[in-house]
Amino acid sequence: MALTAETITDTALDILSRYGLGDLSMRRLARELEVQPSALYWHVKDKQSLLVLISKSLKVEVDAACPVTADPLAAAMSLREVLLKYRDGAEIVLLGYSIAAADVTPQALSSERLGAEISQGILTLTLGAVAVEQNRRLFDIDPAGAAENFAANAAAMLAVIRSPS
Amino acid sequence: MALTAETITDTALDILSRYGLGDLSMRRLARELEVQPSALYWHVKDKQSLLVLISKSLKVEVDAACPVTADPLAAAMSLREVLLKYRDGAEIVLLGYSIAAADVTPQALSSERLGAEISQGILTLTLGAVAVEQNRRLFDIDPAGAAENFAANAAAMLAVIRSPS
DNA sequence: ACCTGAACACCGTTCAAGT
DNA sequence: ACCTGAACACCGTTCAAGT
Repeated sequence: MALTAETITDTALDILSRYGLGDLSMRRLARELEVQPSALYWHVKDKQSLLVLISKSLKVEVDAACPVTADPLAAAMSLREVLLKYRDGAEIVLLGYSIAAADVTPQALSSERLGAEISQGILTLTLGAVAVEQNRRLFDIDPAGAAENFAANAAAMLAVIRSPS
Repeated sequence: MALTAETITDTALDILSRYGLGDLSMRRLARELEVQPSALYWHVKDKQSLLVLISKSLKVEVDAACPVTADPLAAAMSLREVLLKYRDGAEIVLLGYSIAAADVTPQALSSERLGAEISQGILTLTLGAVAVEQNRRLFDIDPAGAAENFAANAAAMLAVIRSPS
């Protein structure tokens, strides 16, 4: 496998879904790719920028499942599903969204569609809720009713759209 | 200063508000307290449990400013303020809330007062929004209108209380 | 252009041993 | 009971040197 930013990201995604963020080190990544750790730094600025690349990749995955015109609540649920696929997805995308919001926000939840305020609201709610949910799974705490709970709260926040103040 | 779980927590809080989570290592903490790193482990199980202690301490701080009967939106704003005081407060409390929700939730936002669903909704929204805001401050990205934005979204979610479905 | 090898400055945690 | 000292198994990142 030719070493590129893409192959590095893909391998990272693989480690992430299998073992989680705790096992995603630059050294571990290098071992998996059978290169020296330092080799990674020719293709990727640092670990943080790799996490942003990962965040962008998850956005693309959500977009593939959600057209621009998708119902915002359905889009938020899709985002949640994708975040859950990658063990610590929410924590990573929280970082990615902080640094490069526009590149990480799913098209169906963009500020162009929902307005900056609600777009940010639904993103931060989703990232916060799923981050907590993923932490709980990690510690074997039962995240009882997580999906329904999240759906209800997201719906409440989105209700403003159909009845603006 | 006698080494106890409390003095360790207080020193951690001090490092946190001055330098942030990146500088809060067990080794750094030990240096500040003028003991060997291993000494900390007699008083505290591990770093994670220290972060939970910190989270509980922030809850107490919010409770001191917000009576049980405080307006939920005002309480959420107070929580935000306290989280902002400690550079990476949101990230830490996100962890603490995941592990020990009841011990970390401010009394004015408890599930007893608001119901489990809304309590969790407002907590995860606050933690997500402030975590993003703190990351942005860290990277010198202007968190434009963060307070008003957050207030509007929190209000939308809390609006369900006065008009339940 | 792309990668290796070695180094630097760190981590969290454990545990025998001291007092 | 409480702490030291040393060790273990890691980190992210840089940089000269190789091809």
